[in-house]
Amino acid sequence: MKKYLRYIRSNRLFDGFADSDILAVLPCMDAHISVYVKHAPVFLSGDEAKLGLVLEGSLSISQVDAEGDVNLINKVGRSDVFGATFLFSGAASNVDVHADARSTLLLINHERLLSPCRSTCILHKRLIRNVIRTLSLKLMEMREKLAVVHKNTIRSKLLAYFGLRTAETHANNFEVPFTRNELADYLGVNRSALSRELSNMQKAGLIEYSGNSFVYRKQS
Amino acid sequence: MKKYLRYIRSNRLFDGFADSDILAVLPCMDAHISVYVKHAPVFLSGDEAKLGLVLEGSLSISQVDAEGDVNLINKVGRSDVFGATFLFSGAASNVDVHADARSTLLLINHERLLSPCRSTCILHKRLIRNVIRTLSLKLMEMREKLAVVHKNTIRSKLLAYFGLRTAETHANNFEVPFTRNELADYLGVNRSALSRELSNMQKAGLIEYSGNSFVYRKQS
DNA sequence: AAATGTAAGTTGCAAATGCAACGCGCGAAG
DNA sequence: CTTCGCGCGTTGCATTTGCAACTTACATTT
Repeated sequence: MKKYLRYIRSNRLFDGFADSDILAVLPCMDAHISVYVKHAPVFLSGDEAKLGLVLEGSLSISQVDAEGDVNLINKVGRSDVFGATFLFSGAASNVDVHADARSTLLLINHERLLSPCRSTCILHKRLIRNVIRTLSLKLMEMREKLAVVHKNTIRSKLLAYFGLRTAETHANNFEVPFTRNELADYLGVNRSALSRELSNMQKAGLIEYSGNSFVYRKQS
Repeated sequence: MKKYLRYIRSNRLFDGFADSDILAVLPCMDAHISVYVKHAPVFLSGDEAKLGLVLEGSLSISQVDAEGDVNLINKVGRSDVFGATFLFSGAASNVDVHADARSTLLLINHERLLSPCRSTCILHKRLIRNVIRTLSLKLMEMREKLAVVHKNTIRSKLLAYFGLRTAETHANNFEVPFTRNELADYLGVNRSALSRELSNMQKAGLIEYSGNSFVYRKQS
């Protein structure tokens, strides 16, 4: 557990926690490490969700509709939490979570998360605040994603997405963490139409790209 | 305040609270009533958000992009909370909230929500759980909306939306709480194209509608 | 080297949609 | 009563997009 401590510490769930606090609290939450091989499901729609934190690898959160179309909601990587949505909603999952590659996960008993057995009151309070913050931020992220998907042309979706990515880093260049297929699923468009539009945008001088490295200079 | 108690009680924020508990807790949260006239902004994107509960009327939660396109995220009505997304996220609002009609709102000081001054420990714990549940459920709703908007034809968006509406009530008929313009903004499509597709679907026998009353028999 | 599989760019075509313009009905204001 | 504004259905047309098929590039296996 200790070798992964730095990844646990950097999640905002543990903002304000000393390493010793984390090590004290984790066993109270039944936290344990589990490894998933490439493409293995972590949990599926209809299952009871798991709550956890990515230590190594990455996970895809997606929905598959009746026609087989994939809605890639997002990916989570090292130090990100997953499954928080279903915390105490009492409902079954409405998403599929798969390991993109071999992944090491810290799984947490969510019943115990909100009332760890021996933690001091102050730590407990802090943890609760962090949970609420985490959920709030996830909601804001969802709204950002919704604003992207809501646009009605591929070009405007891409520009909105690129705008988000460049706003995050304050730089003009960024890496897209998706294959083209995944990017199409993320944006909800056809893959070949996406390829075509990316070509058009490069020809028009709006963007430059090579593989997953993009340059986008936002014009104000 | 007392005349509105039944609307406050029925929100899940106060699940497990007796009326006397609610009346005890509300002043600790600086809760006060405020009336907004038709079309008045409650708060706008970039502002600090407010947290509250609708007692009368209804609110539209929307985003407006740089091109002026409206993304109607949803409407909230009597007994619904709004603004919970921004609870402790520490971020400014990324949505606009307007009163659709003259609306009476119960505004709550969100700093004090999580640590009401005199509530007993057990009430406080319950409130916290309810806040977390509220956020979780909002996240699940957002994912449902995302699944609707993500579809790539107007017809499939409508069918997905109708599926949600009929699943809620277990009935075949339902009311759409939007004007056609608003429904188009909600789905992210052109209004006239929406009208056309609704006509086509009725001609094809998929749905029946008159005004905002719809009948949709889901075929399994 | 040959065979196989996967990611992704290209293209022709049909279908879906945005857009703009127009008409109708209805309720509110004059 | 008339006028005005608004919600909404309709339609023609240009654009966008999905779809399917083909191609290239690259990596892995045999």
